[in-house]
Amino acid sequence: MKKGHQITMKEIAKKLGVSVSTISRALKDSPELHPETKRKIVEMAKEMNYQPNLLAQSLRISRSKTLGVIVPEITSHFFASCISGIQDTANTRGYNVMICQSNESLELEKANIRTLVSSQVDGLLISLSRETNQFDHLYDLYNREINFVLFDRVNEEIPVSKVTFNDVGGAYQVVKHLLEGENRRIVYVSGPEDLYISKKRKEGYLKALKEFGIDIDPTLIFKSDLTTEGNIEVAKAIAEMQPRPDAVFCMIDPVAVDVLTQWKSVGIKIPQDMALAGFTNNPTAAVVEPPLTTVAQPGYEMGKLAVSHLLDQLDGIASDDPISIVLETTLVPRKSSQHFDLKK
Amino acid sequence: MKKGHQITMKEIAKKLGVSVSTISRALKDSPELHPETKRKIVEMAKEMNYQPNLLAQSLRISRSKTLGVIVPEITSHFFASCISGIQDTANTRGYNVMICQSNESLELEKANIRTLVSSQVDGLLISLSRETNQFDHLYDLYNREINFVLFDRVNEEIPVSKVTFNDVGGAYQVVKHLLEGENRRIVYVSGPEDLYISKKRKEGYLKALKEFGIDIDPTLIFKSDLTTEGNIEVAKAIAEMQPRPDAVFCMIDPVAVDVLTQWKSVGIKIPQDMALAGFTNNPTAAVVEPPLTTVAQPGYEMGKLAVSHLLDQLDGIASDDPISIVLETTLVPRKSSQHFDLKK
DNA sequence: CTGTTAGCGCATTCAT
DNA sequence: ATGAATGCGCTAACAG
Repeated sequence: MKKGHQITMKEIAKKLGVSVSTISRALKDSPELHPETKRKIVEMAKEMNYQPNLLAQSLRISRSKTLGVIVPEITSHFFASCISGIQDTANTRGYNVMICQSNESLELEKANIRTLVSSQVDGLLISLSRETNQFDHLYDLYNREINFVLFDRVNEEIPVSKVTFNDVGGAYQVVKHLLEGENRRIVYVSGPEDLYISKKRKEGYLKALKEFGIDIDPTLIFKSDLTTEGNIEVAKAIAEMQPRPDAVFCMIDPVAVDVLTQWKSVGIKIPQDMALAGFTNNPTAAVVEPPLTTVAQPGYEMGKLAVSHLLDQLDGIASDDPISIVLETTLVPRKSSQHFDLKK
Repeated sequence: MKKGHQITMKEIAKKLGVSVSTISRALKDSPELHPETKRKIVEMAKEMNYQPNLLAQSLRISRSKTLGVIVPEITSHFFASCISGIQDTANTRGYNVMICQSNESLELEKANIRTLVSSQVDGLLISLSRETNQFDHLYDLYNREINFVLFDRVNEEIPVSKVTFNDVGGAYQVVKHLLEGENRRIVYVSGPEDLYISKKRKEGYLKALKEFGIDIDPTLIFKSDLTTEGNIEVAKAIAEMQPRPDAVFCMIDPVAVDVLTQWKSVGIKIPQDMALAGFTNNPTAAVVEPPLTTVAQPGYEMGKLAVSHLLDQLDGIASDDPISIVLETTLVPRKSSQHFDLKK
């Protein structure tokens, strides 16, 4: 184990024969200091390659200039984009970021919160796990007056700021698109019921159907546990329906991709046999064959906005009153939804 | 701005009428303490929801139990997998992780190192940016005796531990696979010359050709700047070759995907017209049409190994002498390379 | 068994 | 304009 010794103010002070407080003042450019002393100190600090000890600094001023981020999983492209946006923005505003993943587990989510709080982060950005159907840990943060902002996977009850997409609108957009393509019997493949986005997208689906005067058919609503196996089961079940639906709208792209793959393997052709659409616009959506119609969610933007608002609160620029930021999504029409179009 | 006040040992001490050190001892289960006192303290701590201040603790013991990670970009699935492996392993061993992305910029890489060192991380895990062709900042770490391990994008000269893939072997595997498929004129699309993996994969390519007694044809070696535009240019250039090569091996999957997309748009069929292969086994590789032959690199494993070794060094389990861990890759043959197979 | 003391590195108040 | 003293929250050596 190496030493890894770091230069401290004390050492500079000794070398220059001045007191530590003088060093401190010089390094933060205090005005009440002789310019010459200041110059010498700054020079020496650079020469000795002095780097301030952020831990000590944080302890002293009771602010760590560090934020905590919790996402369900880093390997998801969407969340990685969010993190990227958070990271970039936080850094330019002088903050560091500690990232954790909950691996979709409530227990890990709680544990992550504990360590981040122990690490004295100044605030938290949280996207809830799929398992999170109980929110004591968040109310606890709230009661302890720890700043946090929820994004994407939020809970509606908790009185904190949230950044979400217009999930209802996005689902509405894509289902409307399918309806305009003259599809009538449209399946919705949902996820677990507790999942915020699953509920919201269903709302959008229902809204579009209603607007087109189509009766809700509960047999057209499927539920996947979002594992590949679960998705494949749903794909099989849909394929066996008599008659087959015109189109299938999946809650998220990975589901649609799994469905597509399963159908390909049994000779079902998209979009000739059925139209298909997803949600999120993952990189895979663009490259599958046929390219998948989906709804784009700007993750980088979401991260940026979420962290900006949190920092505004921390810096006293924004009030602590919770606000709700809703980002619009964009329909990305691709070949997979040209079911009836092709028949013409 | 909220207060976010945290309970300290002092407050517990006052409440219980004992000294702070007694609290400290009780909370770390010191044996030399009256069981009853200990019980009372632990109980009270729980009741008051005490969370230790990790900053203070770190400052005191001069170890932060935090690691720094620098990757070129989080949104890359491969690096996200590495991070995931690092995160999981570090957490189970009681360490936190601070993640930074260099955005493929040398300057940001340096800045990241500075802040992480200032944050008193106990060690660093670094994957170099594409721009990094100069290594003073790493030698500086070395000279300051700060523990770090390089992974994937490494520099060979620096005397620190490294975790890499057998890039030569992986490229050899895939080119051999192409050769066994009777392809003879095989193109290699490389990246920037400074890039470690670009060089290594070229070595494997050349090795396979040599083994099959095929003369090196420099006109078959292309170079892309790895942007989509660059990749498309290369795709066009290859398409215009007379006669066309039998197969194309791209340094990384995204290049292969871009090439494939470009070719599709001009009616070139894969694998009928040419075989195509990539490297990394990104999620996209499996879902493009045709599925892309590639070489799988277990990123999660790499992260796990890199961090395990670093922690072993920090904990004194492993010596500080640099070692080199080389992970084997796995050929993933898919349809895109069945060029001559199909002709049979 | 437990309290007192000292100090990690830094910023700030109070002196001078 | 600068130094000395204090304390952020915690641990550990020393002293009983």
